Amino acid sequence: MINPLPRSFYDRDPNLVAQDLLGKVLVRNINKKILKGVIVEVEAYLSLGDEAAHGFKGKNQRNQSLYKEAGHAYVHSMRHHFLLDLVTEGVNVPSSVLIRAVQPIDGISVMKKSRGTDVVENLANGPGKFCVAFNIDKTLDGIDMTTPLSSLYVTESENLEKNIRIATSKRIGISRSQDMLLRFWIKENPFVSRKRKI
DNA sequence: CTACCGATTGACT
DNA sequence: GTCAATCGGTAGA
Repeated sequence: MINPLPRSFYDRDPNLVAQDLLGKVLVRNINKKILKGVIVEVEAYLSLGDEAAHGFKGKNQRNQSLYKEAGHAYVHSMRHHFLLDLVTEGVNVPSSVLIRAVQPIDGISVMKKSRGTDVVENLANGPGKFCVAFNIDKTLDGIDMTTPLSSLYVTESENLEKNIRIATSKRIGISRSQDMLLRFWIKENPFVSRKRKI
């Protein structure tokens, strides 16, 4: 069944959306191939007081999607990689949740081919790697993730894993607003990205 | 036009 | 732990 999370799920504080996204299933529909992965690591970027957020300095050509209604995708490039954000909190509020890692559960052979590795733990254990594995690029920037026709959306997990434990830390790789504890991951999950500066 | 830099990754000491 | 690769957007001459 195709059942994307509704806009109301995303239309909340990114801090809450980020933690609620852990354990949910991200689905990518490419032609007739379906890729799925459990979201195991995310980071929240706030609309106020967060200098690391791309919307902190206001709207520009690159971050327009951040200002769309909650539930849209914001894809941007970092070096030669793409990163995927899910827009939160209503229209014209530039907050989002960055998908940092997923645990592959469907379409793994396709992901292995895209990533050039057979090690499942390394297919999507980082924001850039995840985008390569799931074939996410700039063409997905600004799409609505709440319609059944979307080629990218998040849905409830089929396995009711309600006992997941959430760990928190500072975000990775940023130079401003470093002290905010806005990185969340599923504790002891082997598919999260490697720890670096924390 | 050039200079600079970042929400990264992979290779290496 | 350190470091370079060499993308795309932005600022400034």
